[in-house]
Amino acid sequence: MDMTPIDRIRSFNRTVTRRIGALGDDYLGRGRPLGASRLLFEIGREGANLRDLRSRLSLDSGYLSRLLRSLEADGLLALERAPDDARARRAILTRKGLKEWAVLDSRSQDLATSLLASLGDAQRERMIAAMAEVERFLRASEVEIAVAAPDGTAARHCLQAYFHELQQRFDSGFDPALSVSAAPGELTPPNGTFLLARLDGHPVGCGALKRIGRGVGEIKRMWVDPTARGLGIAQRLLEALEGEAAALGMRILRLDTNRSLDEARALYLRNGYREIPRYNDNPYAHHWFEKTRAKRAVSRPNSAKTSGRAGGA
Amino acid sequence: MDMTPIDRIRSFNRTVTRRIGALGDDYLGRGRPLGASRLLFEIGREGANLRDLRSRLSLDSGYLSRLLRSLEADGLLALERAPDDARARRAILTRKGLKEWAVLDSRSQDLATSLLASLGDAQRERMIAAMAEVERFLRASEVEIAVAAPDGTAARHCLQAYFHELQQRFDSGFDPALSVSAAPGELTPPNGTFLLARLDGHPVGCGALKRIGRGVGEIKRMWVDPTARGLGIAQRLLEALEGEAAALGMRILRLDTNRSLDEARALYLRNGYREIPRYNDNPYAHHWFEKTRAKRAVSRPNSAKTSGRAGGA
DNA sequence: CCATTTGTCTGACTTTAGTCAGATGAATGG
DNA sequence: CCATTCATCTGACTAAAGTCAGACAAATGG
Repeated sequence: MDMTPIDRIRSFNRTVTRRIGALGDDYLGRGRPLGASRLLFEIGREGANLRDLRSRLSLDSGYLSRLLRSLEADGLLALERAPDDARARRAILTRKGLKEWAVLDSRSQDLATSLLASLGDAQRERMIAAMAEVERFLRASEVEIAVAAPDGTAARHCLQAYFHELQQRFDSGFDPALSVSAAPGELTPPNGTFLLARLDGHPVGCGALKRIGRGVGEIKRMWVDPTARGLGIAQRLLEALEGEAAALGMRILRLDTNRSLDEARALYLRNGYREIPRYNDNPYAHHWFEKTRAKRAVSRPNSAKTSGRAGGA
Repeated sequence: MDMTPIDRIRSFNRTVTRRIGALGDDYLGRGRPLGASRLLFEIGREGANLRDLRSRLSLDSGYLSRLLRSLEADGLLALERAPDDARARRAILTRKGLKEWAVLDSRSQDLATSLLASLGDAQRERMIAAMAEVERFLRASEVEIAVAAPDGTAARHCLQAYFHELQQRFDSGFDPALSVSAAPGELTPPNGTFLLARLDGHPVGCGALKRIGRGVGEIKRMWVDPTARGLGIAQRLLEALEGEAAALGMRILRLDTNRSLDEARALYLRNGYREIPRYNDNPYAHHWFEKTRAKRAVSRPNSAKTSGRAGGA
């Protein structure tokens, strides 16, 4: 019974879609087409803007329009202009629609309940814990890392959270002004980069690169939202930063860190960073690390992989 | 972040169907309608009987017939008479069909791979483990317990496995002939019952009840397939047996068990069985238990949550 | 051998789902 | 104010999914 991870996922996939997907589809329904029920459910108690509905359910605008019409004809919802933008519209459930929504909601509860029904307490607990874990990791695999403006809204959000956390964790508190600089200009090419990790569009982590010498970069502002830790996001950010560093011609990467940040230290050590003597005057730093990029050991001409352009497609 | 189990499941449901369901649907596809691809995939390398396909994918026979026709027209499969039953037919993939199947198969691998792609080794391992666990429990909730003929095929399969296991586990080996009798006639109403636990139609456990006196029943043949242990099936069987016992007018339940069967002993103790002196001459027994049904007692109301099989679809 | 049941097919449908090319009116950025 | 862009709606489609009532031949159970 030893399965590869791939097999395991495929099997999981089958079981889950059969057990949940199948039920899930017809616990909705209620006489009206599935699409309409899903839409009704998605609108929710507070109502929703059509634009959001369109993107959340990825519906064609014409199709959405028609579905809404049919629900409207059944007296389940009303469409009104959005308060701020007269082009946009907003769907609100009527009293009848809310009732219908409640039915759908309770059905979805029944589905969940039926999964629990046949398990004992101990089993339930374990299943719930395992589900939470799977969900967490599935979400982790949705995290996207990309270059972003270090002074954008999302970036500022992360940095603020980052500073706030340092303040909490450092024995001495933390004042960005006393720390080593990392102004937006220093974190944009060609001087550096700023990377953001996003989940569902929301920022959940960041990391930056700042040039501090010829071929030497410094890693700064590494932070992951507490709710998203343990998912390997920091690792991915670090790898991405190293990639960016290479692109910016930095062969040596340095960084400093505070003694209270154990996870960070572990991360760097795990990734081949060696502790070195103090290289800056950051008052908050207790450890300094450095890593030199390997000399692309195989720059021999017969590594034709890159230039070869063998068979296409 | 404290969610009730129900919320947890619903959230899991959403995440998984969005992440896997959505991808899953279009990794198939390949130019032909989803239904046809699914069918092709389901037929598999060994081919399949139409009847099985119909039930596995729950398709209307007319619809299935049409889908098969279109795949046949594309030269992907051939239909042949089933060897044993000239009414039945069997779908077999042609060489071209197998090729197409392989493509679908590899796509489904890609899907799995993409879920792993962004995780580190440690995370992967944990996710896979959690998936295995969730899957296990989901399957557990598919187990159905029902009365069955003690001399049916499925029952004989279980009993054989049961005897075989006892033979392995008892220090003394095990010979059914030396043990206390439990002939089919003793395990059918009004003398007793035989319950089977099935998963996907396959037997995975059993338990029986035999009348041994006025208002006194004996629990026998409790067994759960090793691959399905830890899912609470024995617990459910026991509860179901107690229900049957009540229906058969047995107020006292007894049973014996061998010293090597620790899990069994734990199960009975957990369920309110008290150890009593030897009440039979079973040479394989070391412990004897008894439980008297409460007189419609006001046992704590919160024990009512067992296998309620809550609000069905 | 005959009445039934079983497994599959066929034809004639209806519903859902999904797409596309405009039309319309409101914002938006000079 | 004007050209664009945006958000939505409409009409005219097509394709896919699903349903139903027979028809037919093979098996099954007396």
